[in-house]
Amino acid sequence: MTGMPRPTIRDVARAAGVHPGTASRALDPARDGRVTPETARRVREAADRLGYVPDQFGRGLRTGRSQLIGVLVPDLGNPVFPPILRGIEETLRAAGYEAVIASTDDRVDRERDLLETLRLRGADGFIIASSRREDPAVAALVASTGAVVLVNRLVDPAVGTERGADSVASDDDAGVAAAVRHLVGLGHRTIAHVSGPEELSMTTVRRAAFERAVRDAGLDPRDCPVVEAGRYAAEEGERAAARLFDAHAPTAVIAGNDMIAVGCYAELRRRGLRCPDDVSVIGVNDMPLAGFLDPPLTTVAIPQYDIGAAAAELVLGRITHRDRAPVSRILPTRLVVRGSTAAPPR
Amino acid sequence: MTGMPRPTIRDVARAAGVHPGTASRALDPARDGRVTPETARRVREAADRLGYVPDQFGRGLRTGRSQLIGVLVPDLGNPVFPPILRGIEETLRAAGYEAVIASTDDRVDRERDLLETLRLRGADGFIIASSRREDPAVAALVASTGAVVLVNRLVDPAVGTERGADSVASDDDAGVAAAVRHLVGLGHRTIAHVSGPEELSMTTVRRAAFERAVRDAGLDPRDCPVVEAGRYAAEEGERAAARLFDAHAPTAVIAGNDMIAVGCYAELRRRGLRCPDDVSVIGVNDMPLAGFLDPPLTTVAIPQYDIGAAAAELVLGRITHRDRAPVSRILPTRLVVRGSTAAPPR
DNA sequence: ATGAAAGCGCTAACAG
DNA sequence: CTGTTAGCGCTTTCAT
Repeated sequence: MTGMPRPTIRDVARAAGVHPGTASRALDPARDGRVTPETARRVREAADRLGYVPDQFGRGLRTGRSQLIGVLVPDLGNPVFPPILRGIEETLRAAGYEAVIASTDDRVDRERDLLETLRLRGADGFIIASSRREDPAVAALVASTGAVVLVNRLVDPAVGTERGADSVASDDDAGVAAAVRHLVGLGHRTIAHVSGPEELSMTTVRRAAFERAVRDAGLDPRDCPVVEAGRYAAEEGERAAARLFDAHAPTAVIAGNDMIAVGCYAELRRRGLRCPDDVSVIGVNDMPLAGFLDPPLTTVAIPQYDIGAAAAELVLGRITHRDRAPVSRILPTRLVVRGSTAAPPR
Repeated sequence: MTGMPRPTIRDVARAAGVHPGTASRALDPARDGRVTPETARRVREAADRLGYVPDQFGRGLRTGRSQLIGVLVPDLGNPVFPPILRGIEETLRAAGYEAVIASTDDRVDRERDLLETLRLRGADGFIIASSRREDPAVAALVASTGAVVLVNRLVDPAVGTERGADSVASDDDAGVAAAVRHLVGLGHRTIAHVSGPEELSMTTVRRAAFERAVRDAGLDPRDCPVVEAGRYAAEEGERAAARLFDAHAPTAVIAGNDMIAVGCYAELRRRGLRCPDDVSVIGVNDMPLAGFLDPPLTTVAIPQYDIGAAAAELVLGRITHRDRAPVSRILPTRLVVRGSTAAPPR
């Protein structure tokens, strides 16, 4: 019932009539010509026939590599991350690697512990999407281990790319600018921003983009306030929106993400304001439910799957090219116009 | 900059003045008395001081165990899963195990491939939340590998507990029954169910619970139709709701989950029907956004984190007690009453 | 109760 | 180009 024991490299070598060492070389994709084509073929054929798959323990013990990539996200419940993880997962698996995913819950100590745990497990690289702006643990990791890819940390002008770490981000700057232009085109002159918590670099990027776009559009910055939500969550978005409307009367709001936008919806309803008739709202993410809200949410779509895939490619690339210069990739965003934006009331 | 190499058991043994074999025994939690208390103390102390953590490759090669648990979910984007994964992750990690999470995308072939991949990686156990009703790959896995926990597969009367597999589920039956009773208490007599796809066991359970509760409440089953959504997603919920209202005029709908409920909201709006004034709606899950919908969604809350934690406990338990009888755990659900339910129009 | 020794499966270094 | 050898770190016999 347990079936045959798994074939080892010895079995393959015996079947191919060569020595185990030779079989190992023949199966190594990086065998430039270190083995006769004929031998390679025989070994390959035997391996296929026996269904040989190298044992990860044996190989790991010998090479020190686990084929495991640690992936840190702040919060699986945030709808940006699942598609990113899918992109990571599939890309890694296609290369014979697996992702070990951990949620940091946005806590620095947890992140540090998790990084340590994964490092001890022998993770060959890390993809870090838990996006604090400053982070000694990450800096140390980059300095020591090497293969680290930062997701959505890239464009933070206050920090810049970590020394030696690759990074991937969406072009939030362009996305937020497009959102502002869309609103200005509709006739809005007073546009507020409900940002996420400022210690996340994502927040900094979006906020800076907002402020720049407002200036570029020739709006008066005093008419375009920014309030900060404590987390990227509907509850906090609602609280921040309440503070916003207590002090100002913007005709449009750009939310830090879709969850915060949902919080804004709730606060508008509470105040008897209608969206988009009284106040337009734009989110960021294009989460699955965005088109099903009432009204359907206009939002900046982020290429989540592609971000994940790119992050995986970068980390794999860095594993093989240890000391290549840091690479940054910025993926395009797209404004999805739905029903939550309209001309301001007159 | 790379720091000292990691201490091995030899280093610990040397520091404690014993043989490596002895050190290994001293550190083994299952050492009933196979080592002198004094020796154990010395070794433990040395290990702590050096920061010794056993190498997973060496141990794995020797013992054949990876301390990795494969976790299969159908779709990370479904908001039930993130909290379940958190529960799994934390419980496993506390026991020195890690979860390797994979999305099956609800495709049987993908599930089979992923199970194979994880098995070859030496996963010590599996938690399977990709909830097809019948599944040869899972059955085979249970037969061969042993440590398998099924999530949300338990109460399916058509299949029953897989031979030898432990299982965890929420008490959807009680939850759906409570939802029906809540509606009946408000005066509804015509209650429809928009179920998920019937090949998932979760669907079967909820549908059967609905039908039973309808009978128990003394309603006429002909007034309580069931229509099936193709996936647990808003789009499909909307389509199914359209079919429902083309053929029937229920005053209340119990949706297969919250996403489907959101789809029902959309279809009601399209028809100019108001919720809850014209039609009441109840979901299942209590996803994070449920309270922020308009109207706030009445829904059956599921103890997601606890489900994950229980699944992890069961799989760990089975790893140590290979041939214990299959265990099933059912966790309580709770009806969260919000604004989407009211008395029917008269 | 501890020491000694062997070996899990693999690949890198060296010899031929 | 291929065979040989050694050893990664650990646990588990076996012997003492």
